[in-house]
Amino acid sequence: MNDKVESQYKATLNLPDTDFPMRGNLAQREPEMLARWEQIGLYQKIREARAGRDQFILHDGPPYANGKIHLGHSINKIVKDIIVKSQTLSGKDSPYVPGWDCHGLPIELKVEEKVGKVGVNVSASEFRKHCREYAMEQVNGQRADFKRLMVLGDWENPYLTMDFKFEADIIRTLGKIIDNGHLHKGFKPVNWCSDCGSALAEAEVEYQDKQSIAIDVKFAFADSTALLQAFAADESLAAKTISIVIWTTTPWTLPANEAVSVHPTLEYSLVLLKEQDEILLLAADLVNDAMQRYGIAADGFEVIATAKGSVFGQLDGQATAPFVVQHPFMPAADGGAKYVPVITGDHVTAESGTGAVHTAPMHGADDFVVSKRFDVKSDDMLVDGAGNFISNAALDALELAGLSTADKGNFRVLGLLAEKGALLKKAKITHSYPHCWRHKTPIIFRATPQWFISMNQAGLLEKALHEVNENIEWKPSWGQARIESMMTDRPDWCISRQRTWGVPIALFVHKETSALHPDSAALIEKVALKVEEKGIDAWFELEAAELLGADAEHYVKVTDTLDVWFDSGVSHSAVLRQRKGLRAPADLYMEGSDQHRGWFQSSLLTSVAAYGEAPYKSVLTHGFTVDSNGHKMSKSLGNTIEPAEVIKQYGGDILRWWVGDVDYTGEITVSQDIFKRSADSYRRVRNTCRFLLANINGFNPQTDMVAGNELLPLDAWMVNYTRQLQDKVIGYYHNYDFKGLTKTLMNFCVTELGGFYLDVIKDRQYTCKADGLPRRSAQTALYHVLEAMSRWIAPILSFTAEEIWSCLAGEREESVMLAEWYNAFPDTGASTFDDAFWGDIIAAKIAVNGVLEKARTDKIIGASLSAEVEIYAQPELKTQLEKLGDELRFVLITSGVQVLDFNAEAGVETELTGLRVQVKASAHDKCERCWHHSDDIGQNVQHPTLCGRCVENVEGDGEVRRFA
RNA sequence: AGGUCUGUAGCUCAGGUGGUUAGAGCGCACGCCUGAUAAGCGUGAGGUCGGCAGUUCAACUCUGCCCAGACCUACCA
Repeated sequence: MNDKVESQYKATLNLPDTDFPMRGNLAQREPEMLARWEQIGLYQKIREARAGRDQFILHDGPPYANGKIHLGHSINKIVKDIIVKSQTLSGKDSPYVPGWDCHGLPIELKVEEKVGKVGVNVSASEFRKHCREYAMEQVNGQRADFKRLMVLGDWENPYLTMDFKFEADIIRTLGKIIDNGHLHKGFKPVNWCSDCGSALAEAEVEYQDKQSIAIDVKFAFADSTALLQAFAADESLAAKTISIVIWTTTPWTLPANEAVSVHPTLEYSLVLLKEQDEILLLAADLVNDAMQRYGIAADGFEVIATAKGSVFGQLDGQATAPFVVQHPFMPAADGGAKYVPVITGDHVTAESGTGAVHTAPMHGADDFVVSKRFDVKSDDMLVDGAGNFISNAALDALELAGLSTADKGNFRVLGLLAEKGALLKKAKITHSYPHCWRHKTPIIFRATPQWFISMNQAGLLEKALHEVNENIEWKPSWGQARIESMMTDRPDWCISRQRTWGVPIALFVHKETSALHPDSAALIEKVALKVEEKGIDAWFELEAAELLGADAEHYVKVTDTLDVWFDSGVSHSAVLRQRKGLRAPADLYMEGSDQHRGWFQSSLLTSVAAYGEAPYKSVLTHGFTVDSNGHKMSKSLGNTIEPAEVIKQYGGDILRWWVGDVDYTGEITVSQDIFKRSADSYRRVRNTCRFLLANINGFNPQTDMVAGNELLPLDAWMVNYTRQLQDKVIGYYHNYDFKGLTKTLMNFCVTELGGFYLDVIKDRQYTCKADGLPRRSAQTALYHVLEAMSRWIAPILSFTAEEIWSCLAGEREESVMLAEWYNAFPDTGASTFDDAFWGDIIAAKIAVNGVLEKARTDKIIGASLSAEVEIYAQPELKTQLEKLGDELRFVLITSGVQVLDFNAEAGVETELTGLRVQVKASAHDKCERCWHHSDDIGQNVQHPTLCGRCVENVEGDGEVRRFA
């Protein structure tokens, strides 16, 4: 056993050799690759190379330009990049123009922290300038992080929703939507600060305890008889007054009352008050509480009937209310008694109060929505911007006009109720109430005029749903039902915001009639031209007279801004329809599943509204990251992992492999351990490629390539296997099923290559003559595998693919990203050594391995080459095994093989029926060079330690191999 | 609370139209090799298929309920 001394024959072997390092050192070397890509202008070169080809347009949904990127962003960009790169490999012209969403409240809040409030510390125009600068900084930061993910795109020319041209196109698209009749003006209740005199965003509202006056108020039914019938109660009670009782903490909203709401599935009772001789209607479950509150003893009342709230109407669709009640003090428009309907809504609960809710559509979001459905009047605003009751005939008469809702107005309402005998109870309560974060004063809900894109007035919703169901492919398929249900019950889209950092709703409306200026279409284009030149400030600085001339005195300039969803939503218009090389509709939009309510919808609605068609042909969604316990990742939980962290520790290709390895359409689990697993898998793929490269070192495809029909059958099998696998690979990419690909690739590396083919050909690679046919045949196969595989991994392991590419001999594009799928697989011709044959051989090898392992455990053998096997096979299998002749031993990696007739007594059983195997340690010496044990060692006096074939390989013409 | 989605070995995933001992790779354990060596080969141990009921001769696969989690129901994006 003096093997420890290195054999003098080692130098005669063709051992693997390559500069391709075992370890990627990705964190350091990927940036170098990126620099090279940038230096050679790779993205532009791809565009040039694919110019004129079929296009595949993946349109980027713009991330919001605020904050550091997180793993969700990484998944989003990497999935997109894998799609674009694989499409490019399929020969498509697939440009990728990244974008950013730049306007909106979150940026305003950040800028406020720095420079203070608009109108207080800075002017609006100064504030916008800061917003623009801030957004640009954010874009630059995120851009650098996105590029580091090895994502290829037009990073130097992204689209920003704050580009002047984009801002102008937003306005133009709004113009188109107006032309097509989808815009309407309406009201909507918003958080309103009387001190600011303006609307507040949710983020500007904070909750504090407030003391309010809670009251129970009676509304008397107009038709007692009908009500009693509906409740199946004794109609003889019809002479008594029946009142529905509401409970509210905002008495000042009562003048604006237009309805009373109940819940259709709650039980309501009619309660006879004996002493008062009247009947109250309230939720059955709250009767006792209420009676106690009103100070009525248990024997002072009696429940006379009970019915479900549904007697007042159902919840589905447009509805009418069968019953009306009289407003306690407000007169109708004609001065007579005012009646309001009792309606039904989901927002009603039986947790407190009376189960009947005072409904003032001008002062509550729920109230507004439910009123719309029942066609209840909802456009009569009685409170001005300062929080005081306006002056009109009714309010003047009630002595409410001019009073503040915060104090005097509130008290006057209480007085009115008491005068009319409608006040059942009055009490002070303390509750959590929204306050203005600046003034620290209670805010009110107040409906203000707003601009809406109507879902119905010009058939927008119907057309959009048609697109959803007929013309768009949703992946996963449940996306269709999801967006459909979200759209079906959506209200009109309120597109106006009372903000500073946003694109203006560039309209002029008539001072008296509120009508749009008749030349709006032309005016909008004029404004757009100005905005294109100077940005959105052009509108805010514009004097109406400049465009309207003398007409200006009759019109006011709208200063509302657009919902930022409108901005990003019209990217199909501002980007796809504007940029050279892009087009609408896009082939694909790909975002998180939250965008079914967001960008997918805003894009669809604006595109249908403006152009009558969907902006995309298909929509793909990804899920969200969760930690190993399935919980969402958040800073406060401390379970986040930064992409930068992963890249620093493992590298971009590991992060990309991880994205490629998981089911990104569902919840995506993230943990350190998972990235470690990804790194393990990556190393296996990397090392397989390294071994392939190391074995074709010096192989020149021009001169050394073996023709298909001359390949050894085993090598031909490998080539054909690879060719067939490529069809699967392309199929996986086509279906965006990257995990199918990574699993398949991994199995290929581990099972077919590592566990079989590469293991088997090592002997031939190392010991045969370097330039002989047997070795060149195998190298040819390896070369084809590498040509194919480097492309397969390119969309995912972009750095590694490029690295392999640069190690491969032969004429080739300067980057694998410019290449198309490998199509130079040789035709190996028909043969009896087909896939089925090799399937049998592999099954036999696995069976033999089992017996070898047993022998190894029993210390009979160590390395498999120290063994010889006798194989007892039933006829069919025996025929197959014999086809390989003596070369079967190379496939089994043993020093000797005898194939014999099946004999149930001989050898030991294997997992293959019809195959028994006897293993023994070879009695022969071990060849110093090839390590096979052989009986012909020492026959050559020059080489006393070599076997015959090694002598032939060292000194002669080289051994002949016919099969493997 | 509602709508949608997810839950198969420690991890990542396969498991048409229900049908024999539920699979793969990784990881792990053990062994081999030392001519892929911070590699490679082989063998093996791991699962009441989230839980409970039901339909059925038969359910991971169908139905219902429950549990856990995610996304959406914001003048946030």
